[in-house]
Amino acid sequence: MAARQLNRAQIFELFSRLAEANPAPRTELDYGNDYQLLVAVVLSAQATDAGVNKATRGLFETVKTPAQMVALGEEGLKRHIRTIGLFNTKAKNVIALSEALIANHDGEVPRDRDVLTSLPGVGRKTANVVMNTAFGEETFAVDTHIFRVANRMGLAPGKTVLAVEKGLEKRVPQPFRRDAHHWLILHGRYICKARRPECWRCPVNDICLYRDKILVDPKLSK
DNA sequence: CTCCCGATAT
DNA sequence: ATATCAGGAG
Repeated sequence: MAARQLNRAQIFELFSRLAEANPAPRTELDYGNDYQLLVAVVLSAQATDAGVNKATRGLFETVKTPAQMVALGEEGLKRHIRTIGLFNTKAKNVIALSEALIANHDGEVPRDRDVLTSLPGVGRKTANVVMNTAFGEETFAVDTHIFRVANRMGLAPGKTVLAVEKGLEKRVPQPFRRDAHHWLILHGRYICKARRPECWRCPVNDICLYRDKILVDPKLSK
């Protein structure tokens, strides 16, 4: 009873269309250097990119290095990120993470997924984002959107985020591997949404294996 | 598995 | 009112 899966030709066609619609996909988190990217991704857990950007706009004006973050302090940081969910643990983690970068990594963001994962508040998904976006590695950062989209489409079905990541690793072909996770997250955010997927305007709805497609805009029929 | 946790869309 | 948002740690 293996889950239904797309074949190689369908997967290639799927990414060809997503790539055509958005040739140069980019993260929607705002940042000015690798350290700020790392902080922004840690803050983005269970929060919207728009909400994180609103909080980091002021923060990143003065804080561009781990040392500046440590100088700001946990309470100072909280004043900037109070509007983001989970802000207490995030503030604690960002300070501890910044201290670890100074103590063990010369204040630089390490280009190593296992080392990144050892930092406070940095799990596999955050490490994969940094490896891909800061260093150009072909990693697949499986967040809530990609987990949902990969399962719905039959692109990389899996019961855990790690299983989906391994599936993508195995099945996504060149030349799409570098930007695949960006296309999938944007697709999940704006079209293949959790609550009301807008399948009627999805560019790959003829390939997708999702059983509950909504092929007509509900707003057009009332 | 539970907890963390405010803003936003529906 | 409730589900959801670029998850991670205990």
